[in-house]
Amino acid sequence: MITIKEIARQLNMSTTTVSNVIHGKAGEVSDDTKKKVQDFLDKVDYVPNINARNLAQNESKIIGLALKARADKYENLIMDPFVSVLIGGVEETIRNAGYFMMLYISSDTGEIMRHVSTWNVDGLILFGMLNDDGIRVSEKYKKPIVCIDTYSLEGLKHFTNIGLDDEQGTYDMASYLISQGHKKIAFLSDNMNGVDLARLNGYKKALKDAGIKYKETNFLKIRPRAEDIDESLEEICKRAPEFTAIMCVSDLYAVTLMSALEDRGIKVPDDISIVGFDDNMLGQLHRPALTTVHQDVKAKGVTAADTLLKQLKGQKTPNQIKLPTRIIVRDTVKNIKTDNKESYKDIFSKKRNDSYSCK
Amino acid sequence: MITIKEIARQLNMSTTTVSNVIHGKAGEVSDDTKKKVQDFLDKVDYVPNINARNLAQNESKIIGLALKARADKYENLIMDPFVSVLIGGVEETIRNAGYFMMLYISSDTGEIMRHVSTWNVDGLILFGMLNDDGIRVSEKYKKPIVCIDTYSLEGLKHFTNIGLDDEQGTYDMASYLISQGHKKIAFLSDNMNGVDLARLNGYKKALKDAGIKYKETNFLKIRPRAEDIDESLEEICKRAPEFTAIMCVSDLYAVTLMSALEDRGIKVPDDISIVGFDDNMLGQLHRPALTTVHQDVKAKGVTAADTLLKQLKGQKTPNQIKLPTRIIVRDTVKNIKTDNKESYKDIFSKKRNDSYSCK
DNA sequence: TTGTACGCGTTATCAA
DNA sequence: TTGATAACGCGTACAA
Repeated sequence: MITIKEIARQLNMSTTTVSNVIHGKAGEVSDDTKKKVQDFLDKVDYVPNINARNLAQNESKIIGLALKARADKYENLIMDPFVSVLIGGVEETIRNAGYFMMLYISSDTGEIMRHVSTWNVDGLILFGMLNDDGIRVSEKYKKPIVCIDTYSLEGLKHFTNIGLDDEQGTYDMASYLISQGHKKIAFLSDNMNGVDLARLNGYKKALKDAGIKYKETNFLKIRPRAEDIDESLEEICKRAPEFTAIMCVSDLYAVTLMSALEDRGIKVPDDISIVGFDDNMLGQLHRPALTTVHQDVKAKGVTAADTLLKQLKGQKTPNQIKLPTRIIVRDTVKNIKTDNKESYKDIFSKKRNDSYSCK
Repeated sequence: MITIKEIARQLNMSTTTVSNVIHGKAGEVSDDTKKKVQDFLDKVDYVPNINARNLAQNESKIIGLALKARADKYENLIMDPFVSVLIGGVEETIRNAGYFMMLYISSDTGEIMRHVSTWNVDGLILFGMLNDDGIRVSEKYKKPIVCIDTYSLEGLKHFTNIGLDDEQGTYDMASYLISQGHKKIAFLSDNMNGVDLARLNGYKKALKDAGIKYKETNFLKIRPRAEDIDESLEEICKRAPEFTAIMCVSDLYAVTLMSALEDRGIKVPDDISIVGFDDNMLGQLHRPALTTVHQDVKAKGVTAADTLLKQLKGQKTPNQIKLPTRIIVRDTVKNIKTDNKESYKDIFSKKRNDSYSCK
């Protein structure tokens, strides 16, 4: 690792001159010396020591992506396609902007904070924060923060949120199910907070608007941890006959459930209709292909990173960005209306089989 | 961000003393001052500036995870479950050891090198390197390197490789197919290098040992990029009737193919048998559940990180670690032997339906 | 146009 | 047991 000082020594000039050339402050340097330095730099393959640079400038060029893992969920957060696609979008955007991404996964907010402080990261993207988690972080950490999928009105005073019109998504989907003749519709999730709550509310609202009463028993709770999942699926499958359709809070759960149902000889969509939320590869690759609520997860990651980068440049950004959803009708919902006229399906889906394509 | 200097000023003592307390060099400090400093530290919530520390010690506590993306593969490398689970394993291990992970994705080896140099990362984990890529990196970068899934005998002189018994895996699987009466077996992959070549070789060897001739036309090439995938699948599906079984180089491809086949009315396993490689959630969630070669991807990531950490501590490690594979028999292979006696399946699979469990 | 000198926060050496 | 001071590599204000 060659240093500026060493280069200056070998070239018989000052470190300032070398530094100026490196930073293209050409006005300050004669063409002659400029060329001499440039050639030398190329030859020795100089790379600046970023620790020294950061120390001198009090910045880090690092953007932290902190994922808060929920203890009651899977052991390996990143296995969820949603999470990995999100990371991909963030990483790409950060890299293209000349920043670096430091990934940190933890279930402990304090640990995340310490990590962020030591590295003096220039900006922070948070995912998985519940309620006032984000606020607590923002009180300690005085640089730009962008949250993803956090539901906290209070929080919006402290940070930007990149979210989704979750409620509209499930509202549309529930309405679609109702239009297909479904009345006994369950909602499957692992919790009733944040995003999941919003999705639950959209579903409830659609029921209400259609004059269908929501009952507590419509909520099916799944326990996704490895040691619980089999028992959990068994319970859910036992209760499946109570409903004609189950709305799942994610594609991952929808596909997991469909596998379990099929293992028990319950046919989708003939015996029961299943829908998801996310529109990721799991549902696209499944057969029958999953009818689901689409969201552009990569765009979510990209938007989060972009917004943060704008804030770092001092630009103003809205404190809340909501990405749209849309319904993707595939093959897991059965029309059970007695009068089988024109199918709602044709209205909703413009293009069929926009299936998985390694994108 | 309070500094040691500031703490020393407020406490009317020297930075050395404060530093000594922080680092538990208790022998050098009186109990009295020690307590005084400790209390103050807790109160002000001191976090060290890692740039300054790194500059002073010439280390970084960073382990770089560089993923080389192949230009002809998917746009978003991380969407492959294999990659995301790998990252998860590495991140967890690094974090638990008190190190930090910097993720860098690029298709340009030079770019990766520059990144690694500026950050002065203490160690490097490489994935996706072909042939002598790894060697070129190791010539520039003089600190410990661990590669994942790199096939390069020459490279083993320069770095440790964490690999898999790929050849044995496909050998076993092809043998299994043959035992089920299959003779016309295709092999599907997107390239013939590194890991894919090893897997191809295992398959060829099994054919040979069974007295079946391998023909060039047995190799089905898939083009996974979004703009090619549909056409590619169409071609492959058209050729499917030439074979009774197709071995895919990954679960991702196996499941992708099965969806395409089913869309065309070709039934798995009745019309054709399909097997994969990896044993990830895609195949586990699919119905019929995918018969595949199991590998423990998370263990691969963990082993890579562990090995690197050992090297950082100066411990010796083997320069090649090969993790085992095993065959998981599920439901995508049909026994087409004319004499239908005892099924080979019973011999291979001890436990049925070790299906997806959010693990 | 070029050079000198200092500060960034930490650790380490050596003297008090 | 404690403190003064140099060093790490870089950027920059200011002097020449």
